[in-house]
Amino acid sequence: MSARREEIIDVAKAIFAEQGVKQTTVRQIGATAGILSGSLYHHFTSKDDIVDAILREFCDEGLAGYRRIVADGGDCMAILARMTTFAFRQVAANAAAIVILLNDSRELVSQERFAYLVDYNDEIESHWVRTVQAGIAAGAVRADLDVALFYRFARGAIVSAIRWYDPAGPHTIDEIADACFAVLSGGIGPLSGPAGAARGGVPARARR
Amino acid sequence: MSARREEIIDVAKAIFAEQGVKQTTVRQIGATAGILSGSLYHHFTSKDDIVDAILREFCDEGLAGYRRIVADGGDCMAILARMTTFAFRQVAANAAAIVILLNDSRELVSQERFAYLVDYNDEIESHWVRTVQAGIAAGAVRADLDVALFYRFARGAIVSAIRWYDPAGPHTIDEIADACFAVLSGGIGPLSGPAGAARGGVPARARR
DNA sequence: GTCTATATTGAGATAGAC
DNA sequence: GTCTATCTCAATATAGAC
Repeated sequence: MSARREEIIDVAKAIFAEQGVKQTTVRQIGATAGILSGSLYHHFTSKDDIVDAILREFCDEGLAGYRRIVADGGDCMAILARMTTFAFRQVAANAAAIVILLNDSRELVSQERFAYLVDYNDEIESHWVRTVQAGIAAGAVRADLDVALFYRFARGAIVSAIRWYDPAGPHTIDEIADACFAVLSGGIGPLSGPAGAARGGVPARARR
Repeated sequence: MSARREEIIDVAKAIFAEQGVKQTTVRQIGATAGILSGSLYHHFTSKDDIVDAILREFCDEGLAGYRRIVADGGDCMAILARMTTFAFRQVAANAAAIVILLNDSRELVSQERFAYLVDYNDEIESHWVRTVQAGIAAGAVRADLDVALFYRFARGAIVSAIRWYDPAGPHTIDEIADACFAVLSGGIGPLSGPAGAARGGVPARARR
């Protein structure tokens, strides 16, 4: 709401993304925002309150994004490709939230204040799982795939990018997403044709 | 060396795996080991010293394991399947080290004491990368694969299992490894035959 | 090798002046 | 809305007796 509050949140995001929550002190946040640590407590009731603001915004955006993707429709592979790209973009654009979820999620979820994180994870997983199941029903995905495990592998591959993705590196985040989706959808075998067309209609944008 | 020291390390491993290093106090380690926190300092010079002992053992075992796997030979897909299984077994058997590397690696590596972690990561990556490159040369892996990215996706998918793998769950760790390798090698498309034989000789053990 | 007792430090948070 | 000043607590680590 308040502009000052938003500024402080942005400062905290940058430092959290770099160092993690625990390694960041309220004094450091204050100093970077140009005030003393005590003054932060005029805008927030606690350090966790800042974390909460960051995560709530992230979850709201994430849920909206996934709902839009599934609502836009298309075949299984097209939806999965868009989900993959969206998830990698989240990693690139919301580094703080991803780092927090990765490092501190367990601890946070034990507070009822952060219970919404469980709902968030559940809904995201259900979008992935339902999409893949629809793919199995349509014959675009092999029927013996363990869908729940597949989701965990995909999520791990994507979210872990937070530890190595470099915006100044050789690949854009969308290129990385395409490369990842190519592996998830077609594997690394030589029979994965360059257009992926033989395996279920991966759209051209997902290939290079 | 000392049996008491090993006991304390085992205690620390269990608690670190559960809570992470930062959330674990030396008092807690001492209490679980049956002594007071101060007495720990007869066996270790610092808390980091315990972490170091855990990570050194992990790295030694990991390097030995990977070297054995590549030395044992076979075609690209066979080696990758064994690496995948080995890596998942590491996750299951060395939860503490994996959690530490995942959460605290950045911070640790900035101390020269933990510089060996960089060497460890470099060597593991080179084993994966060389194996996949050999696969490309042999025609078992598609030539347009970005090998470095593939390694990052694979590592992310595997290591992230530390957050969800449950020894009491429905799958053994080897089953999970097989399911992951099936995705990495053949993707999720319907053309991935059940034996994977059409794509480069995935050994039968990697399938179910 | 472990205990008692405590030094030391660092962090989150608060009270009240301005 | 920010500052000064400080409280409080928890954690690592140390000193010296047993």
